[in-house]
Amino acid sequence: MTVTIKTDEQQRARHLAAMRHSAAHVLAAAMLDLMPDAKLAIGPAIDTGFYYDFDLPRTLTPEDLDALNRRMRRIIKQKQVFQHSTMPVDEAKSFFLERNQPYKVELIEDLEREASVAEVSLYQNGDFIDLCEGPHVANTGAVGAFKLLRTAGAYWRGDENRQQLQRVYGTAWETKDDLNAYLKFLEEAERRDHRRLGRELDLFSFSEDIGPGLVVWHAKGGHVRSTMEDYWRESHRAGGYEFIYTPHIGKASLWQTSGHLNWFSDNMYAPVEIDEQQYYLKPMNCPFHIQVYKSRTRSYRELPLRYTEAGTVYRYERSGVLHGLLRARGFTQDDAHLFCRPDQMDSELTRVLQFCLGILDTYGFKDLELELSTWERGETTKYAGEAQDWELAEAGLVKALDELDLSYKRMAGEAAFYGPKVDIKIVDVLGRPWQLSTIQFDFWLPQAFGLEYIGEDGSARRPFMIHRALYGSIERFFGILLEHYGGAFPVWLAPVQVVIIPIADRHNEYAQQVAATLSEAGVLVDVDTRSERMNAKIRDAQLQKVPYMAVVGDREIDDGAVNVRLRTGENCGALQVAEFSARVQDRAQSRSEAL
RNA sequence: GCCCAGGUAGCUCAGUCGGCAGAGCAGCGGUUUUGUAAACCGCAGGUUGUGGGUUCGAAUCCCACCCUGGGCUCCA
Repeated sequence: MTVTIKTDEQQRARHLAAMRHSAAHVLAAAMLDLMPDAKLAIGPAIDTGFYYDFDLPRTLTPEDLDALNRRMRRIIKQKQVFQHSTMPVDEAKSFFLERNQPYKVELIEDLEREASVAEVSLYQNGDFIDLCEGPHVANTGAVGAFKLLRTAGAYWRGDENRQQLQRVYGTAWETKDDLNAYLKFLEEAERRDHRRLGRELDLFSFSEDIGPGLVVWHAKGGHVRSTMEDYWRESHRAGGYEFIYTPHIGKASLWQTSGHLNWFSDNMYAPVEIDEQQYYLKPMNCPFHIQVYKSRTRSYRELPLRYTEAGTVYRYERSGVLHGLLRARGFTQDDAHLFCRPDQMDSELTRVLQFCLGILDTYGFKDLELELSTWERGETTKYAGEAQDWELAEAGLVKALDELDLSYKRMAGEAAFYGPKVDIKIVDVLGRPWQLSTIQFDFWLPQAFGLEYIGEDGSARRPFMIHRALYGSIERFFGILLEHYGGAFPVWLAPVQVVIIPIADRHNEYAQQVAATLSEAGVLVDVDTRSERMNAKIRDAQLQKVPYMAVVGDREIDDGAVNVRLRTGENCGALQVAEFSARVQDRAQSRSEAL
């Protein structure tokens, strides 16, 4: 799961970064050419190219991008040499001040203050001089293939209270072929966009009348979801979990105790008042699950307790961050809370981690990134719970990760104040990482709610509590899955598994008979009896990404067969109905990706 | 929330300078009865996101709001 980069690959990566960063300088030079009043902020290389942030006298238009593209090409043609030089800090400050570049002055002042540097590094190409650490390629001619993609808003230093700048994004590659391949990849990503597929495959939608960030599941999407939930239920039952159900709202005092009103209220919907009591829509399930635990005295004998619920939560998200199913305001967590004794912790962690990975594997997610977020030792005031608990929990997580031979990234200081955690992420087709599963210790809630169990010696003890979500959000998981498969769900998830395509009307009756047979066997089947040509029916089934198309005509009726075409385009020829039915059932039951 | 770009039929989009709101696909009706990715003909479909303003006249210009997209910030 970790990538070992060979030395020459590292060198190539460094060269690519230098090239992209050089492209950013060329962009800045072109911008000053176009708008001499432009104030420059920063222009780093990024994963697929580069950007540069500008403070400009007016808004950029698409035509400006074209003009910048042309000017950049001219600069590249001129093969201007990148010259490195240094300048004492004071001189550099007045240099950039004279040139009306306040952001550069601020950067120098920060360097002076934070790194106490005496002189700064500059790079010059043509007339353009920029504060820059480098490295760069030799001259602008070595910048390679690039394209400016879009403009966007960005804050100076990422701080929304500061000046908003205009960011120009570009992509840059060593060769024209690499560039074209990347542009093709972007097109493909657009085709696989879950929002687009959601509409085309009639899976879900959003309604202006309902509100932004609130998902409406259509029949087909609902079918996929319920299949996912069936699998969730089945696996959790086998995994020793117990199913609970809790309400959608709870009293203000509950959220006061849990601490959510203190540290999560920005993300909570405003309260509703009922009988002079304030109730909040739940942004998390934990306080409710805790109530189940607390409903009676617990004995050490009944631990571990594993409660799970597909609980729909609502969180206020700022309007600009909503993104289809991947970032919604209402979503369903497949939440579980594990309550265990200290001596059970290690085995519980290994068990829950293994459980998560097994299920993700079924969905075809093989490439995962694991992150272990830990506390900062000694900074005890920033964290709830006892130092020894933190150490124990971290050791338990490490042990579980090691036992399963998993590689992970250690994120020191990234833990929440209430406990360390392991997050499992996948990277989507656009290269964006999304968090799926999370396994989090919580030292705060058991303390806040005074959770206890009676130990062997009759004294009250505090249980460990672990939050665990596997899909994370069912909506998000579904969205990622949709993009992952490009809408072509494996048989077990497909909302329609088979479309029967009668060639002419006289074959409709036989088609219906076959459909009834398949349907009785539990296969999800449609018959396309429209008065269309077979080719049109195949095309439509193909576009709907139905796994199997079963063509029936005179020959098939004579043989009691169906002529099977897969959505891959492969033609399987005539199969006996029973044979075909068995094949579909086998693929569905094994949850295989094969057709 | 902020910056920018958008919102025209179910979908994708056109609509010039302010002068009768259009096309393709989907839908519906008919004709056709088809052998592995789009048959043909016809019909219907609109509060031009919503509300206000300017104007003889607004899809088009102005204002406010709603929603969507690209980012920033934040997160499952």
